[in-house]
Amino acid sequence: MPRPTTPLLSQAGIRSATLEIIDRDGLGGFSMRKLAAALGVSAPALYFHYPTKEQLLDDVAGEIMEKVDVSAFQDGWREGLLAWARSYRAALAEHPNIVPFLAQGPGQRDASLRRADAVHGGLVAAGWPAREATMIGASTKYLVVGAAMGSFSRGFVDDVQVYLDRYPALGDAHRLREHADAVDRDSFEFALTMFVDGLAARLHSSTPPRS
Amino acid sequence: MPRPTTPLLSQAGIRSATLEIIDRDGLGGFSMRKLAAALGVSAPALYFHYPTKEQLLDDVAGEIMEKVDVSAFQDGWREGLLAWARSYRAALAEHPNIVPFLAQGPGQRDASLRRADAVHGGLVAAGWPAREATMIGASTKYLVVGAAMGSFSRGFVDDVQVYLDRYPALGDAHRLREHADAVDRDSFEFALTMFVDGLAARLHSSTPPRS
DNA sequence: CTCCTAAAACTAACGCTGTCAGGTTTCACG
DNA sequence: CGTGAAACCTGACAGCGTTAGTTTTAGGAG
Repeated sequence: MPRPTTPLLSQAGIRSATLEIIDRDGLGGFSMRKLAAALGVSAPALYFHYPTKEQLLDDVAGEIMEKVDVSAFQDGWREGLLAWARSYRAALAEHPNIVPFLAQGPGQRDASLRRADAVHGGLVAAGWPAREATMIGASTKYLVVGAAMGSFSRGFVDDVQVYLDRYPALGDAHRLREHADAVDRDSFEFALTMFVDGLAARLHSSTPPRS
Repeated sequence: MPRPTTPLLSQAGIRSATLEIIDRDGLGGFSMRKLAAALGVSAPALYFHYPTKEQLLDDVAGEIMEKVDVSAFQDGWREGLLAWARSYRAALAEHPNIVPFLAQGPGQRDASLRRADAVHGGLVAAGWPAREATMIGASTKYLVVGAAMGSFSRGFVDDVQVYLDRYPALGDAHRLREHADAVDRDSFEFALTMFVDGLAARLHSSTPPRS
């Protein structure tokens, strides 16, 4: 039955179904045909609303990036940076399966660029030289993406004995599984704190920012 | 002509051809059929030597991890950590296309675990509490993987005007393309320095390590 | 109210993918 | 000298992203 009375599909609906599948089945478990089936529609119907799978994923990624908050730079570079990094990480942690795509994607995504712009502007306004602001932005992104990607603790395996036998220094690695999420969150927070502390030390030892 | 006098394939040969293709054509541009063609062989022949594409990539990833150096912890945790992080990053930067796979892969890879073990051991031996050692290891991995993944500068686009018009604070982003590699290297080095500085400050402010 | 175009779905199909089954030749060993 | 495993082959299957062509309906123009 072609051309139904009321449209079966919408871009927003497609995106949300996409994210649902990716969250559940992983990036590799997502296919246009599966998506179409979930929406009660034939696969080619999707191509009326999205020209390509890549474009669709790009849009979904953009939607996720929209949740990243860069508004806190008005309270100081430290607050702005911390708030940005945390909301960035939180946004990715909510949908870890799409991170490999999202992180690789081109820097053309408007949502990403607007935020990069805001971060850079916030840092420069706080007294950081442009070159350093660029590197701070990049470094923070490294941290967030790295944390969202490998997710250190998820990389471990359930079988405890594997570790105990062969890697003595990882003796308590078996605890990682239990508190996997907590370890990840703590490690990220730890890395972020160390990084920002290092930044603060550098800033105070040379050019102080105009408050 | 089945069963040739001298074998056409070897695991090492397959791995090196795999890496060559991935370096040239990207992870998505790699297929078993293309690999087989490059080796002058039919695709199913590969399955005699590797049970699965995933297993093959896993092995290639392991080979890359073998190049990571964790021997410098004998010279102190700082030296060890820096040397580890740098050689880790260098190993990934040599084959950026495989990073998304490598970073996601399970923590079962022996090469990875041996190194994680050495890092953890080195940090603890230098006086870091076990819990902190875990987080330092994770943090450093975040940094390395994040840097190798998104590769901040590669995310930008050639068309300068895109940025100038719409993202004023990214005004000199057009320079990123030219010095892309340098920016990435500098940013990673910057992040690493800030992080280690932060670590040093934390260590000195509480429990000093036994030298 | 009718006609026409464009929208939004359909089925069929192409070339690609990872992988399996079954066949064929050659090597290594008892 | 025979036999079984090793190492290749061709052919095939299901699933992938995507295109072509068809069909029905909605919405606007005369």
